[in-house]
Amino acid sequence: MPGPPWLRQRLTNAGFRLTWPRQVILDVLGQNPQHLSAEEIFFHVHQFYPGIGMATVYRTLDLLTRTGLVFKFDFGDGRSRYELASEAAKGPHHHMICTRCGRIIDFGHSIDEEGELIAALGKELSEKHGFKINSHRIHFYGLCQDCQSSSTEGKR
Amino acid sequence: MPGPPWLRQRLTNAGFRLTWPRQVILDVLGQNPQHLSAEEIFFHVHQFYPGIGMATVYRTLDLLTRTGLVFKFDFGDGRSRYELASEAAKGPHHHMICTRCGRIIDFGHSIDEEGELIAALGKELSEKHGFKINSHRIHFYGLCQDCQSSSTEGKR
DNA sequence: ATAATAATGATAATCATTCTCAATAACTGA
DNA sequence: TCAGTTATTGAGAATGATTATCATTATTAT
Repeated sequence: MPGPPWLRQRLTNAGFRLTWPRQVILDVLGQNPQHLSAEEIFFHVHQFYPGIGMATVYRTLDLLTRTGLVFKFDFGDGRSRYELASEAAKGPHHHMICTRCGRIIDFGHSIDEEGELIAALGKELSEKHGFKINSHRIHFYGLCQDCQSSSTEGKR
Repeated sequence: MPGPPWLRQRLTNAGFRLTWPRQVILDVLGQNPQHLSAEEIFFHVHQFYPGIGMATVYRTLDLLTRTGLVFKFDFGDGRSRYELASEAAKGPHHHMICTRCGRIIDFGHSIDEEGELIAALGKELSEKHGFKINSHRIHFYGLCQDCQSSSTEGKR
């Protein structure tokens, strides 16, 4: 059961071949709204397509990221994480990272001020530095509920 | 010439020993407002303290980060970068990362809307998810001036 | 000063990610 | 449909950043 047709089209339109690994990886990403690491993706894909190799996972993820189908995140835990762009684009979505247990929480709610702020900062960036902004991300760091109780901070 | 006294105090107060490597690393960070990588820090420190070892650089950076004296950043280029917290705290400062050449530009200017936005988002996070926010970061992704001219996008 | 022990430096080890290359599978045009 | 071209794959080696190990050294409290 190959993934959504529009996804496949985006690949073929861009001149890439529609291979099994690519379709399965896209499926796995589509069925897992969390931020999966390459290794987690590998394990999921492996169930449907046991022949998969780690290198292919990385190559495909890189391809999908460059094509804009997938977003690549870095939460500072030493591995990259990936999410379907169509999922991430359901609204401006930000991340809260617990600095103690590493838990990551999405929160997609947008607030009026955000549009204005981003617009203002973007304007400044382009005027002062000549940058052309394509996207932005806000990361919040702090303690999740569980980690606030257990008081011994200080490690990742 | 050991670094600023207040920095040293912060270390000893926290129960850590005041060693040469630590002081020199602090100095180097203080004299370089950019975001240095561990390797860059190593080279700088090496000029003043040739005996320095890479492991010590990493250990010290980790210590300083955990102590709150240094901020650790991850711009997605595969290596962590560090900056003195006192420097970074001179104002809310954000980063613009060129997705083509990897250049990073700080821009520390704050805008009225920002305070409100962060406050609003923070409130929501704590109410809905029980998070306690300590800090936040905004990253902008796009193309720097130089990379807008040379049109061939698509690689890092 | 001296003892107690935290911190260091050299090195090996680890971990995620990328590279290499021969084998394979996807598109193309006939 | 089939063969040819070539992108893509999988296995494993290679890389690069970071971390762990451990005997030696330096710092601090006594």
